[in-house]
Amino acid sequence: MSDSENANSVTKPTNFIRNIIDKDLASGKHTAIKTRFPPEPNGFLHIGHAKSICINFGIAEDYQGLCNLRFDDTNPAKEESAYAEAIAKDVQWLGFKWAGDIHHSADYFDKLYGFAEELIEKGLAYVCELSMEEMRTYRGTLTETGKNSPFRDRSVEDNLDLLRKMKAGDYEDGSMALRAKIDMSSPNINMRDPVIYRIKKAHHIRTGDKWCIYPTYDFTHGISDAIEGITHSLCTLEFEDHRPLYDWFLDNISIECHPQQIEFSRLNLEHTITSKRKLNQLVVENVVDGWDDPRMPTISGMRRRGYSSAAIRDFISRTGVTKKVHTVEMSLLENSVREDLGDNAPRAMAVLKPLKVTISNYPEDKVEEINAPRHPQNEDMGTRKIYFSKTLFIDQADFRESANKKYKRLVLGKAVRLRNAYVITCDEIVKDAEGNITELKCRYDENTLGKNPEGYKPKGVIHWVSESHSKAATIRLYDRLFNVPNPASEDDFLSAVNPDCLQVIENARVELSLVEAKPEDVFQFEREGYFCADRFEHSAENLVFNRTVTLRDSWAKIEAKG
RNA sequence: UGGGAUGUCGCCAAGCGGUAAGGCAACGGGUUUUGAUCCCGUCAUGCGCAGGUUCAAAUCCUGCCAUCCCAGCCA
Repeated sequence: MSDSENANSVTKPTNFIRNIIDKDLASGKHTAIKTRFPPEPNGFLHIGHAKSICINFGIAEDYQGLCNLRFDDTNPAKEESAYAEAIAKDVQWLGFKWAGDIHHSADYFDKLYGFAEELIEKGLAYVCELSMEEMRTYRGTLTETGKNSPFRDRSVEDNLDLLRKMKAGDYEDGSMALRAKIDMSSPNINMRDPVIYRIKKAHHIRTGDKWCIYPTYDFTHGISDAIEGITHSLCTLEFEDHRPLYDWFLDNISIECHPQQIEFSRLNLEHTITSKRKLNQLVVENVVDGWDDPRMPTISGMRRRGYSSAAIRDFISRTGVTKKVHTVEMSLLENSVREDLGDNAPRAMAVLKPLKVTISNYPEDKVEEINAPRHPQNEDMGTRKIYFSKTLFIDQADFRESANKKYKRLVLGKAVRLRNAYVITCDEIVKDAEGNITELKCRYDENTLGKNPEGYKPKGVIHWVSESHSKAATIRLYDRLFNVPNPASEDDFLSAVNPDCLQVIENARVELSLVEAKPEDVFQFEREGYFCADRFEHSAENLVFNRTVTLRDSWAKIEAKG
């Protein structure tokens, strides 16, 4: 297979939405594609939104079309500017560019209001004074049809007059609402005269106090799409039942454009949650340290964890686009993250649980400078300096007094390779009064730097740092937030929180080169995993690294089997 | 029990009447100064079930079954 064919097969995803678009282009229905990503600025974006972002922006990109970022800000009671700002940043960080300026549903409030009056004039909308409870009763149930509101047959003049007074602020919140006149006996509850304007005397982040009536999502969304010339309005499955309403509005007002709404399934990920309410609960109850805690499935949390936007995009492309409700395994995400980091993260050595090692046959004051590659497979990444000296640290897990053949690390009386340095042999164990191992006395083989020893084979390779040429660091080991695959289905999802989702190591030792690390820099701490310098708390004076993901660990499997 | 959708390997997912792609996971094996990476191999006589149409069905038809969504003046 040639490179171009290979690239083609990798970068040409196919899914049912693209099939529809291909047909629309082939038939001449459209000559250019326009999509939109329409979040409500009422919270932080999470992995589920990332899917919608990738689909909407990704399709626009691939078809050389445009994608708008539009804040669906029709409910002033829930929305905040801070959320809008954070959302825009997250979209950019993920690597996407919206067309032109950011749009807002609120930008269309005047037009929307005009369309509402048009519906009234056509006898297709009316002001209803039923209370919310009454309206619920009149609506019927899933199996019983609803019945008409007593206010359904007001005259056009009365309706217009009432709506204008609503708009002028003459009535209290909830006292009346404008409804579309459709069909109270429809099997689709969304068509049973849905509310299209409600009174809310609230300050809006965009329009301030100009309005005291606000259009609902159903009325606003399709019209906003049409105003913006959206060709394909891509949303999640729960809006399937709303599509007839979406179409009804566009069919009954004076507007040319009629975008096609297409629904796809949400992204569900095992061992996590994407409910805004539940995520908020984690923050409020201090289960995590904020919305951007590295354990959170938010875009900002994953960023702080060390997931790159490329890895997130790759993961999402691997999950596909269908209408099937699915739950993706965490291993797929971790695979994307490892694949990205494996190529791009420079290597370094960090000892998480230090055990002192004295090289008895190494001169007291000698220090050797070694150029170690930043990446074993990619020379272009260059080298960094590491230092070998008489006193070193290795990890406690890399030594056993005695072990079977499967254990490929340091054992009393046996030899092991120190990564990028010499082969050492352990001669003696120093223990404290309680019998804890406090130090190892080893001897190095001076002919083993860059070459294999003669006459014997070291058992394995372990990482290390020099005592005098390493720094103390705080290392946070993150694990999955929940112990169960589907925490949302638990009676109490908080009881499924993994108690070991964070382990803080205060006195790890990291190689000297890591003082150069800048916040958000990623590394592979060899044999330990991928880590990133904390975006907010790391500095040259206070080294803080977050574990992004572990390395694949086949030893753990072998060890578990015994 | 109304309406809307969906059922292809443990998890995703192609397939669109011509005899089941691919990825992740798993399991073997090789290379390796990371138990990483990389490489090689194994992994659905089967497509929710039952009938039917056809030379030929995951793909068409009929009937079941299972799961998800909908009764906010939320989005």
